[in-house]
Amino acid sequence: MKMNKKKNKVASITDVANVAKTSISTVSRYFNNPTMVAPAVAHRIARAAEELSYVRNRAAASTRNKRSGTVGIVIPTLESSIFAEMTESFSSRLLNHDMTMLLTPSLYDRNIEARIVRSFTEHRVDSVVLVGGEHNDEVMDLLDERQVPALLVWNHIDGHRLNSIGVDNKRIGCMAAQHLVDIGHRDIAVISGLTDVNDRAAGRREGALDILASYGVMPIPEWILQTPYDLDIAKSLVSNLLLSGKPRPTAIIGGNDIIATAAIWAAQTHGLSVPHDLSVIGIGDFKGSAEMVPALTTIRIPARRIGRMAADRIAELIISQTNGVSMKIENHEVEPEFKFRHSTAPL
Amino acid sequence: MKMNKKKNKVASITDVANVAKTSISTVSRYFNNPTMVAPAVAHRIARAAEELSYVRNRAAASTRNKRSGTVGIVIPTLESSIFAEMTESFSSRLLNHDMTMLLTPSLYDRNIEARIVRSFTEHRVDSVVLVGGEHNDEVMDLLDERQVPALLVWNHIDGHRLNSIGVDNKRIGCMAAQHLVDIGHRDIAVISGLTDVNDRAAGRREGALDILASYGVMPIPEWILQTPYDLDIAKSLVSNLLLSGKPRPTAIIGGNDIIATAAIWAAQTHGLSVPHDLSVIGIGDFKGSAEMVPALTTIRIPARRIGRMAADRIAELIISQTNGVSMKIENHEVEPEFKFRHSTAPL
DNA sequence: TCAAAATATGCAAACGTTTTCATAAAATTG
DNA sequence: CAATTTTATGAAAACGTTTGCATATTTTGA
Repeated sequence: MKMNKKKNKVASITDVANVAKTSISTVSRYFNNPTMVAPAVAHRIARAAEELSYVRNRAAASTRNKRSGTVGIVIPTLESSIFAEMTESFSSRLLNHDMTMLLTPSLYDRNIEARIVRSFTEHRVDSVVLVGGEHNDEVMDLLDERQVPALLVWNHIDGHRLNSIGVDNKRIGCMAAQHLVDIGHRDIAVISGLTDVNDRAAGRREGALDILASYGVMPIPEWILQTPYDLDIAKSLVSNLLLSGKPRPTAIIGGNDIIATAAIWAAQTHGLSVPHDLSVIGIGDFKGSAEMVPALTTIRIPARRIGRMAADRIAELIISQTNGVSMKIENHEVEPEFKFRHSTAPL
Repeated sequence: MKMNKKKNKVASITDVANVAKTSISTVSRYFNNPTMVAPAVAHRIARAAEELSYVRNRAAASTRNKRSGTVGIVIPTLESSIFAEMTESFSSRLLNHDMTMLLTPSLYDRNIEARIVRSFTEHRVDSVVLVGGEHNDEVMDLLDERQVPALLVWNHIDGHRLNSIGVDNKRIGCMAAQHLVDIGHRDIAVISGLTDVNDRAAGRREGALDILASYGVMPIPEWILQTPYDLDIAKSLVSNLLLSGKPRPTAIIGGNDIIATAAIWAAQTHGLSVPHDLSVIGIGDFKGSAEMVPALTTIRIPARRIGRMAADRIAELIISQTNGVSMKIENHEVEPEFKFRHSTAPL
C-alpha cells in the first residue's frame, strides 16, 4: 500500500525523479535517450516509473520540443474500403516510426477537410497527409504558413507544390478504355465518380474519353454519367441506363471498383449476363474484386504500397525538418497494374 | 510587409496579446469563452489573430487544463468496411463536440491494441473507445489507474466493468439459426470468425449452435468452421466445404456478411445457385449486402447508430469527469434487425 | 448620488516536459 | 601520476497555455 504525493494525481516526471532519487533531467533523458544514463540510475528510474505507473506526457513534451509525434490524415471516406487498405498500411508503418495517426474522414467535402486540417494544426501534428490534389486555399495557406510538411497521396500530380505519391489517374483511365477497345468494344459507357469534388475521378474520365475519342468511338452523352461511390446509387443509375429502352452499350468503364461492381449487379438483377451481354471494367482492385462472380477485370492501384511509402516519406520529411534541412518537393508516381479477369470479354 | 517578433516562429498567444494591446489572459478567454470579453477588445483580438494567422496550441493548453480534446479509438481493422460505418458516424458526431479522433487499427491483435492504448495515454486522450469486451490486462489496468473514461462498443456486455454500447451477439447468432430452422433447413453449417481473438464471433457461434442443438440438428464437426474476416480465405474455405464430396449442408450461417458473401461467391463459382441449391445468411448488413445478387439475408447491426451514441456518451463521460462527478457504468444494448432478402429460401 | 453588485481585465503561478550550460566524476593518455 | 578528455548529472530556463486571485471599471438599485 503506497501513498501518492498529491491526492490521486497521476505521476509526473518529477515524482519519478523523486522516487528514483535523481533529477527530472535525467529521467527525461532516460526516456528519450536511454544510453546516456548510467545503468544503476537507469535501473532506479525504471523501478520508480513502474511503481508509480508513470506514463510520459507527450503533449507536455511537445510544448518544448515542437514534435507531437502525431500525423494527421484526412481521407474522403472510411466506407467502401477505398482508402482502407492504404490507411491501414500507412498506420502500421507509422507505428514503426513511433508516431500516432490522427484520422478523420471528410466525406468528400472540402470545407470539412479544411476544418479538420485546422483542428490538426491546433493539435500541432508533425505532418499532414491529404488525398488528391485539389484543396481549399485555406488548407494550402495553413500548411504553408506553418511550414507543416505535407504529403498528397493517391494520385500523382506532376509539378504540384506539395509532395505527392500516387498513380496517374488519367493514364489509368486510358488503360481501361484501351482494354475495351482492344477486345473489340465500340459502344462503351463511362460512369465516373463525382468529377467536381474528386480530381481522381475527373482524371480517369478524361483519360478514358481521350482514348475513345481517338478511336472515333466517343460515347453518346447518355453514356457519360457520374455517381457518388455508393453501391446503392450507382446500381440504380446503371439500372436506368440498361432499362432505358435506348441502345445499350456493350461495355461499361466504372470509375472505380464500387461503380463497376454496382454495374455488374445491376446487369445481373435484370437478367443480363456479365461478360456475355455486357463487359464491365473497374479501377482500383479493391478487396473482393478478385473473388466476386464474375471476377472483376480492373486496374489495380497498389494501395498498401502507397500507404507504406507515404509513412516512410513522412518520417523522412519530419526528421529533415527537425534538422533544419529542407527537402526537395518530390512527386512520385506508382505503377498501376492491369488485371484481366472475367467481367470483360471480347465482343 | 509585416515583420514578426522572432524570426519565422509561428505566432503564440503572447504575440496576439501584444498586437491586440491586451493581456494573454484576455486572449485566452476570448478563445475559450468569447462572451466574457468586451466587444471592442474581442474585435482587436480577432484582427490580431487574423493578421498573425495565429492557431491556438491545444497541446500546450492541455498541460494546464488536462483536456486534450482528443479521443482515441482502436478498431480491429479498417478493411472490409466492418467498422467503417460506425467509425465514420462516430467521428463526425465527435466533431460536433469539438473533439478530434485518434484512430488506429489493431489488426485483431490484443498486444498491438495494448501498445496503441498506451500510446493514446501518452498523448493524454480524454477518452478511449475499444471494440468488444476482451482486452489485455495491461489495457484495463492503464484505463483504470489513469481514470480514463472508456467505452466498449459493438457488443453489449451485461455487467462489464466498463461502459458499453452494442448488440447481444449471442442473440444475433440465435436469430440467424432460428430463421434457417424456421424455413425448414436442418443441415446447416456454421462458419464463424476467429473465436479466440474475437468475442463477437464467439458469441454469435454460441447462439447459433444453441438453437440448432435445441432443435436436435447440431451440425456435424466438418460444418463448424472458423475463418478470418477475409473474402479470399473465407471463399476457399467454403469451396473446400462444398467440394469435399461429403454430404453438403443446405444452408450456411456466415459469422458476418463478409463470410456470407464469400460463401455465396464460392457456391456460384462452382455452379451452385443461391438460394436454390444453398441458402446463406449473414450478420451485419454491410454496405452492398442489399445490392448484391442475390441480395443477402442478414441480421442488421445498426453501426451508424452505435457510432453516434458512442460519441454522445463519450462527450457525457468527459464532461462529467471534468466536473468531478462520477457516472454510473452503463451497458446499453442496441437492437439488431432481421433482413429477409434473397439469399435464403425455404427448403 | 452613493454604496453595492456585476463585469472586465491583468498578474503570476502552474502544467509536465526538454534542453542548454556548467560542473563533478570517471576514464584515458603520455 | 598529472593532465586531459569523456561521461554523467543537475539547475534552471523555456515552451504556450489556463485560471485563481486581485483590482479597476461599469452598472444597478434605492
